[in-house]
Amino acid sequence: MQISKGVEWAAHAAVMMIALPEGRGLKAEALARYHEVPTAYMAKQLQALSKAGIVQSSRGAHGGYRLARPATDITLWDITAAIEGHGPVFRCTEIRQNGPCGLKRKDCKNPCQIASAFAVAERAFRDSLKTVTLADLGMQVLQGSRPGHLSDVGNWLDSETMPLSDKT
Amino acid sequence: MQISKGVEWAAHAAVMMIALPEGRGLKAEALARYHEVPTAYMAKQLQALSKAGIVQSSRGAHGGYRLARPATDITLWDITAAIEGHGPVFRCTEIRQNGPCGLKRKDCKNPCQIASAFAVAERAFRDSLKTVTLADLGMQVLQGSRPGHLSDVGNWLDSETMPLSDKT
DNA sequence: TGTTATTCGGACAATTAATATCCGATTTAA
DNA sequence: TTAAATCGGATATTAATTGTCCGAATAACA
Repeated sequence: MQISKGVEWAAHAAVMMIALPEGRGLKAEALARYHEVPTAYMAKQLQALSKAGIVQSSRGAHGGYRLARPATDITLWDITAAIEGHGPVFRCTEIRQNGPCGLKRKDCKNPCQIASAFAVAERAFRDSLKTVTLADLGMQVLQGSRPGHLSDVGNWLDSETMPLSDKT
Repeated sequence: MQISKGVEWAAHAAVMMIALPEGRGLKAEALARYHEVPTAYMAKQLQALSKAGIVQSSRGAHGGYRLARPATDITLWDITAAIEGHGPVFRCTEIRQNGPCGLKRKDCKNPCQIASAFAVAERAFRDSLKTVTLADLGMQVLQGSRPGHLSDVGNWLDSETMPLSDKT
């Protein structure tokens, strides 16, 4: 039971995109280079975010990604679900219906208590992630832990971003 | 991000062991047959439970497994941790230290906020599972959803169990 | 308006983890 | 003492994750 690295990368990339000025984007290659991760695989995560409506993409020259909605409206659960999927982590295979004392399907309308307990726990997990927005995470960049870090990030962004096309 | 089937099997097996009379055990093969799952793989899960101190094993003829402590003292988290491990689900690879604006290791004593947020969520998940004991799950067997189910289970147990050795 | 450079998007391998299996080590009953 | 029975760890097989590649689409530029 491990969460994909893609979630970590997507989260960091999304935090970076908070700081994008209006009308600018970051291409996948730049985001990958910034974090020193494989370009194509980072691109794959961004595609997932795009499908989920978290970021919007612009193709062609001077294209790139930017957040599709305000950072306060994007939670860590949104990003996790976009990469890992919305499905349950615990998969009940209904083995109570198997074997010599197996229950009939008709008697299994209610989920078994083991599955129910996991469902409750997963809900707690999701609800916790839903309380954390990208805006909250952005604080860690603003509270740069060393002097000059914030300006370094700003300079890097300026050097990597180009005005996007006017087309939405 | 999926929880291993082994957790489901181990949980069902543990619930079954609640009903074992004093001084009796169930062998791995019987537990596997009862749930119609591969014997050797079920055995593997039971070994993990044994290592974790949740069940105790008796080898040799008339051997088998039984719970190592009261059902009220075994939680669903204990079983999950025994199979899946205690480690965190979200693995922070510290990519904030990478790239052109990477932070120095010295400036990263505090965990990054993304990792912190997942740690909080995971704690909520674990705490939820910790509130569910085997005794709670045993209720689903007692409240058998069809008439005669409970006696069927009892008869099966009687037919499969033999007195264990006196040695602990 | 055509051409070209650039970027995203989905299809395709390689690697790692989960699943399933087998055989030896150990213990107990007879 | 013997032999049957059971657990325990080492060993294949399958699925999922991770990583890569090339075509489709778009916008800039001449």
